[in-house]
Amino acid sequence: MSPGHTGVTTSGAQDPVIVCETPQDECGVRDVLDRLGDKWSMYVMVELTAGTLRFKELQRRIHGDVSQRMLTLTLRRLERDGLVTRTVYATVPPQVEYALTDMGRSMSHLLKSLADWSIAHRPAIAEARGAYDESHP
Amino acid sequence: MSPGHTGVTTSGAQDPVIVCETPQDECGVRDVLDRLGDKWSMYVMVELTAGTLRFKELQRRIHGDVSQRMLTLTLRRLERDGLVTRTVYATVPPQVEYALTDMGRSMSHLLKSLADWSIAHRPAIAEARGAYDESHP
DNA sequence: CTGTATCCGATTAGATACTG
DNA sequence: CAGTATCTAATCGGATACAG
Repeated sequence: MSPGHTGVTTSGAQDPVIVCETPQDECGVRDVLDRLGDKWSMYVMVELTAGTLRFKELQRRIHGDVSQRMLTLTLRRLERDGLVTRTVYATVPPQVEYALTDMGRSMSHLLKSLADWSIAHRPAIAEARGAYDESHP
Repeated sequence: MSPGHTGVTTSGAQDPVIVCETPQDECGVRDVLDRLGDKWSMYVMVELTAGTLRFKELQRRIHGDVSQRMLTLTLRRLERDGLVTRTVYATVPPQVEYALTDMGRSMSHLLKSLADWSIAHRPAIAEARGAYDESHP
């Protein structure tokens, strides 16, 4: 606990958990995690943990029918962030392979944990929602 | 590796990483992680790892100036999902405390890891973006 | 196969004003 | 203090058509 803490309330927390140099700064957290805010990045990262995938193959594996447009946009952003590599083979028809970079792999492990957590806790969450909706008419 | 795999491509992956009973089903992944898709839930969860917080205190700790409206909406959704508890004290002025549930805490640990990862890799990502932007005119 | 371009509807979130 | 209500701007994502 921080030394200079005074006026303790019922709160057990005195300092923000995510601390930045300046309050306006996002410390890179927002910067990075906004990528998770979009609808597909997380799925792309997790599916690529299994190995290199072509565009079409990736599209097939992702739940919820990602459109061609959104998959392209998602992959471009991940590539720009240095999380995914894009390799083009000059064949006919064209073949493009996507894979995680080392940095991408280190991140995707965390995302996989979150995906696993979600699957494991789905029943509990569904139950909580039901209870909440009943008690809040 | 799955037994019945045939027609191997250059891909190292044969089966989707996130596997659901039916292709249409989201296995709860989308269901749960859409919560992370919004702009503030992740920050709220991480800040609450430090302990119970009142509405105003939570608002102060969150970077990027979350509006009253958005913080309220975010907290209601997290409460509905069984991740956060809301305790109202009948005082004047009113006092409302928010805290993580056990389930919320188990999730917030994963989110904290992601936040830490983001901070640690911010320089690398910034560099990757710079390089990408230069090579893509 | 792997994209790009355009249009449009849906969702999100910010600003502001007001309340118990 | 801790909300709710309303309005609006911005963003996101889907559908479609077309191209290398």
